[in-house]
Amino acid sequence: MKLIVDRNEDVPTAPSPYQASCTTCRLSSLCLPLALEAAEIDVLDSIVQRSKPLQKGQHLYRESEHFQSVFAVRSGTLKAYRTTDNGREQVTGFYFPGEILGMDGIGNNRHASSAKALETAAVCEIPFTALETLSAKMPHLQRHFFQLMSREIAEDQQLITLLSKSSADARVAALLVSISTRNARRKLSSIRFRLSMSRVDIGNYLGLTVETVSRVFSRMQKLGVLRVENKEIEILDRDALIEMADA
Amino acid sequence: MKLIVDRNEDVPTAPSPYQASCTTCRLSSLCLPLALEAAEIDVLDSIVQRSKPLQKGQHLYRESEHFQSVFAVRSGTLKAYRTTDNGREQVTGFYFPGEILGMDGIGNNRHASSAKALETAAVCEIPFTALETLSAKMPHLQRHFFQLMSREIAEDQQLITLLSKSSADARVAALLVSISTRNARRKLSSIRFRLSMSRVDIGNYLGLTVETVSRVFSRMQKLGVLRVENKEIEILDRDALIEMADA
DNA sequence: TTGCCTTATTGACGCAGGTCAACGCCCACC
DNA sequence: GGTGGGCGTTGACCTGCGTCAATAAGGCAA
Repeated sequence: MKLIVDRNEDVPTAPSPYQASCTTCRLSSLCLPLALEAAEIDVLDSIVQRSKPLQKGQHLYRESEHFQSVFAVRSGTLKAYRTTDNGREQVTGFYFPGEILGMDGIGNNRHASSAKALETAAVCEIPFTALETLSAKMPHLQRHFFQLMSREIAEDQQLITLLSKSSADARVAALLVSISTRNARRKLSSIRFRLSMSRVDIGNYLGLTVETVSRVFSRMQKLGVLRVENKEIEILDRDALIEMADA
Repeated sequence: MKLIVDRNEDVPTAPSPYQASCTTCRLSSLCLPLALEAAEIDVLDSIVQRSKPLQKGQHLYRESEHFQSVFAVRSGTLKAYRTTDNGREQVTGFYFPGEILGMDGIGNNRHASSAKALETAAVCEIPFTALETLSAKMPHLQRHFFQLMSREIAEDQQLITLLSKSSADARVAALLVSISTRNARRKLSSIRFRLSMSRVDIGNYLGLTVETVSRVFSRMQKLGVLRVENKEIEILDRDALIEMADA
């Protein structure tokens, strides 16, 4: 069993200590090990590679690079983005601890997007060939991975729906609700949190300009739905926010 | 080996005769059998169910119904769509012969979208549990299905990029290029084809109103890029169209 | 602390595309 | 062969968000 525990003093503020194994990882209930037996988790654990954390701004992988692994976020946040033919950048997703990214690269063995750390972030690398071999032997794992990919599709479709017709208010509201819900899954506060991404990234993800995002925040604050202080967000009226998200 | 060959004279204009098996299906090079050995295809074939064609407007499955199978299009076209909380309909994709739909239902055992035939359409039903069992035994199949799902993710991300910032012209151009390319894969004309979907569906898919879609078609016709005659499309300047698609 | 640079906010203005309305066309069905 | 209803097109007008610009507020290095 590989146990690469590589403490790196460049990163004194790493939010959580290195996890030595999936078994002891507090995210195991959200991540790949979900639905696996204890013995199975140990096997999965044996293929997972843990390396030193990414610094803010550092890339995990880049678009069109050879695809080799998918990654599970252990701490921090990453954004995935692709570059259009005319050079524009499009953020396609934000990834929080316990979430898997890189699955869009399986299709033709190259990453379909780039992934960059929005803050210091630690990830587990899961070599895909090994995962495939293991999946064939462990039905639960195969099933779970199919499910993870399927959910990524369903979530992308939700974003498509959002981008297709919704107002600026609805888009921002939907993102905040999404982050709030995902925080809750991780037993963090669903009403107070820090946005790890910039307004530019938010706007880019939602198909809006920075200015519009900023205006929406101001408006929501004026309405008493949010309290915004730089990157700190407090949701004052979650129901109103959910209401706005599908309007 | 199941050979449900159920010729149905309600559908005299079915574009292709029933295919008795994956082995003889002319779409096998695009569909699931891709990358399988002859013997493996026979096994896959044994779980595939072929039923009578769907009539125009008929549903293949509906959102939130119990998920049981994915489907391969054999002839005709289908659209997938979801209904938002406030009742709006959002088209999330069009599916042509050789393409697989329904994968968004794997995630939580219910279909995340509905699928409806845009014209008379025949599909192959692939029960997912059987596909899983088979995948565990046939690495090629497992790999291929992972790839198909991954590509669906990558395509959705492309749509996200399109919806996020592109102009109405770019959106329509991109759809036409996509249809053209997919026709070419099926050895059909990439420059002359019939749109099986209505202007409403196109607009809905692209996040535009019918009026805008119509105006874009007129504009492109005026520019000599297209010839539009109702649902018949002729691409006169493919390069210009590609150019417009990422502007 | 100071200074610089990046990020965020706010205002004024313009435009792409939405909305509303009128009309033509196609074709399915008596 | 008429006629009704969906679908598509076109025009006139309106509005939400983008664009441009100016300013403020952090954050970080030295």
